[in-house]
Amino acid sequence: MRDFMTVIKALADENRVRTILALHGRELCVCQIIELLGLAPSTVSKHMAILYQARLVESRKQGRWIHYRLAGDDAPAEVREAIAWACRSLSAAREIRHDAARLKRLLKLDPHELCKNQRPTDQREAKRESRTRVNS
Amino acid sequence: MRDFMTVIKALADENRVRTILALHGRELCVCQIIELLGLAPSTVSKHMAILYQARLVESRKQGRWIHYRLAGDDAPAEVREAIAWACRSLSAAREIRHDAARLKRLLKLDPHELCKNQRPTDQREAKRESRTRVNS
DNA sequence: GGTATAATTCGCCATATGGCGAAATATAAT
DNA sequence: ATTATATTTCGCCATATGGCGAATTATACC
Repeated sequence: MRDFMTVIKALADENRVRTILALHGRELCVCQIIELLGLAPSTVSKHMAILYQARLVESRKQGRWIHYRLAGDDAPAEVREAIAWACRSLSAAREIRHDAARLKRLLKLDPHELCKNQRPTDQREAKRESRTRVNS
Repeated sequence: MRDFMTVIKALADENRVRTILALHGRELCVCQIIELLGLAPSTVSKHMAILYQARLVESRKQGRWIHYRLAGDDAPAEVREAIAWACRSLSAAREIRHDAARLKRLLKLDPHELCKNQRPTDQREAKRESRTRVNS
């Protein structure tokens, strides 16, 4: 029961469901998910931790990048069924098809470029930050 | 997507999931669900409204009693699949089997008796209540 | 009609959840 | 070694959610 509730609660958020469907058939690194959802890195990280704890996703670390993928055959039946149910129910949904289209474009970009664009852009902010780092 | 999220969120509470499994294969009236979950009538009513809105359950009014049952074949596929998934994943769970055992005993009681037992028992409270009602 | 009662709705409170930015961590690049 | 950077962790805030009791509603019983 506890495991089941963990899975359901993990799915009970639209951004996490969108992530699950985006991971259907491919791996994504965190910065790509950040770009897709348009959320802060810390927020996405929290979401991924919840999906990971529910065993809905697995991860692979490659240098500084962390790649997430859907759970495989080693996952519990209830988890695999949950994923199958979500994909079956939603693959035709407007929002999901929109995500799929954006992802298609997104995947053509070099992840390095994505990350660069995601870094804080404000000049003064950047300077203040580096000064702070030097002073401390 | 919206419908799907409504279904998931409806399932994202342990008491509501217990209710869904209790309704597997039978109808229950609200006072029986109240007894099973051990929650206040107002709380159970809110839970049932959420399940109803998600189309996971249907209801039938018979006098003052309202009977709830699981959604039938007229419900959307995603809803029927959600119910099937929950029942498949949980029918062997400890908590659910415990509920099933309690239900078995509960169903032998006359619902009238259940409701009677659920009424406020405190004497003074009862008196104050009726006085209030008279005064107003 | 008036009273009893099964269930719902309303108003409130405590806790859970999702969001962000700042700081920390770990790895690559210089 | 030092700096840059991809991700996570932490601390905080606003809103959502689940709980209850009181009041309301709708139906049955006198």
